Amino acid sequence: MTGQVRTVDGRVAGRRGQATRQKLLDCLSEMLSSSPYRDVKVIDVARKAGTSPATFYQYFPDVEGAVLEIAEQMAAEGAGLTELLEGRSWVGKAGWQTAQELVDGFLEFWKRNDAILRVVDLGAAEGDKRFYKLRMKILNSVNNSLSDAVAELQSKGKVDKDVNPGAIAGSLVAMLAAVASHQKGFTAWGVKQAELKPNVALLVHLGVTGKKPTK
Amino acid sequence: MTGQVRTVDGRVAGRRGQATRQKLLDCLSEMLSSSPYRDVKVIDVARKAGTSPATFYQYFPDVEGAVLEIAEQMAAEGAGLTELLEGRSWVGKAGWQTAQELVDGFLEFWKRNDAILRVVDLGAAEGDKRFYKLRMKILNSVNNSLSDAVAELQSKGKVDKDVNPGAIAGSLVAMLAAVASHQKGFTAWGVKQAELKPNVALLVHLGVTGKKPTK
DNA sequence: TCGGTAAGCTGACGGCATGACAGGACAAGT
DNA sequence: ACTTGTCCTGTCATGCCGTCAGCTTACCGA
Repeated sequence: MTGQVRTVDGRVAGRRGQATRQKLLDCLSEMLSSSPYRDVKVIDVARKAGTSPATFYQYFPDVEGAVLEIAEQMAAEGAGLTELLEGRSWVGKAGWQTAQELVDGFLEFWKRNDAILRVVDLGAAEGDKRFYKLRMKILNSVNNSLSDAVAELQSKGKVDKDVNPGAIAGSLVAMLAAVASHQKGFTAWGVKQAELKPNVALLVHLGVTGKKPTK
Repeated sequence: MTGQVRTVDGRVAGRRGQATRQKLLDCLSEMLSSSPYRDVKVIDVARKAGTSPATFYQYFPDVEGAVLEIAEQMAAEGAGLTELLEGRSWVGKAGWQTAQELVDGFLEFWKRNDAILRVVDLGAAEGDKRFYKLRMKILNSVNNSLSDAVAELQSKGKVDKDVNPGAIAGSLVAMLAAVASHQKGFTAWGVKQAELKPNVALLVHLGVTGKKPTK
């Protein structure tokens, strides 16, 4: 699938080249965590990586391009989120546990990658196709699983006919993402971390099944 | 509350000054709608406003500072969102209508101000206090109203004791904001605008009351 | 061992944005 | 007309951007 890694001017990158390339990505990643996106400069990233700006431009067209690269790497990891839902039940006590574990796993994933996800979210909101395709890629696993779960319950008559599984799943995923990236905002609102999770899980359960969980 | 409008170097702005200041803000606003936040340059804003960069720096410390100003103006307007919930009932058919109108009004508001809200969201996610205080200010009206509604239903025994009204309200508001700013993403996911709203309204209703709406 | 070739890196440069200042234009009152 | 304070801009030093030519390094086949 992934062809060879190439420089901007078309050369194939060897071992050493890939190393510096990766180092630049790592430094950019750190940079994004520590300073606002708008203020991240190529020269700072290069300095941090112990190299020169020119080297940066050899591997990436610009900062945005490098961010896309990082996000791409993360998207692969994000596919692992499917495990949170694969083969899980949404009925009875098991359903409540499924919801809880989904929230837990999702929030953890988001926290671990918050810096890049912030930027991806921004790019997507700004209407950049590359970014919202990436966002889709990251969220697809969870979204599809949720959508399937709703559709299945619907086919069994446990959920109203006029519910749109895709819309519900998408909204719930959007909620999870938003809650994850504004966790600090919640504490400022007087809601503690520990209290937040079960309540979000409750909302997820309600959304998927239409019923309160049996705990 | 708002003292006199002042320039960066402390002078009070007169009529003419306020006009150019406002013009700069308007142009910045437009700029934010048409190009990515990262690429908005002072010089472009100034050119668009038919003035020079130096003038911009007379009224604002930097782009961020000007954005905060715009957001502040919008926050005032955002307080009007309270009307969507003031004195509304969450019981029976009226409850369903309340949910629908809330979703409608909120999405409309967000769409109207999406460019600035995007930036505010980013700033808040990046942990900038000024931005997440502003975000709180904007969302407070809706958040508090929702929180009160849940708390009231709870006191009547219609909602479980272990529900945290603040957490529920915050999560729902976060969902609304996220859905609003990623509406395009939904259509890319095969969910149409028209289908989205009622499903989000359903989630809101479920979240607040714990029950399916009677339509 | 020894070129040859491609990969890898950087110094340097024109171009542009930033942010500061001093001075000129302008409006309003006297 | 003169004064005063507001308002705007030309200009400048600084620093980042993005590119290129050219140097160094690693690999490979003869």
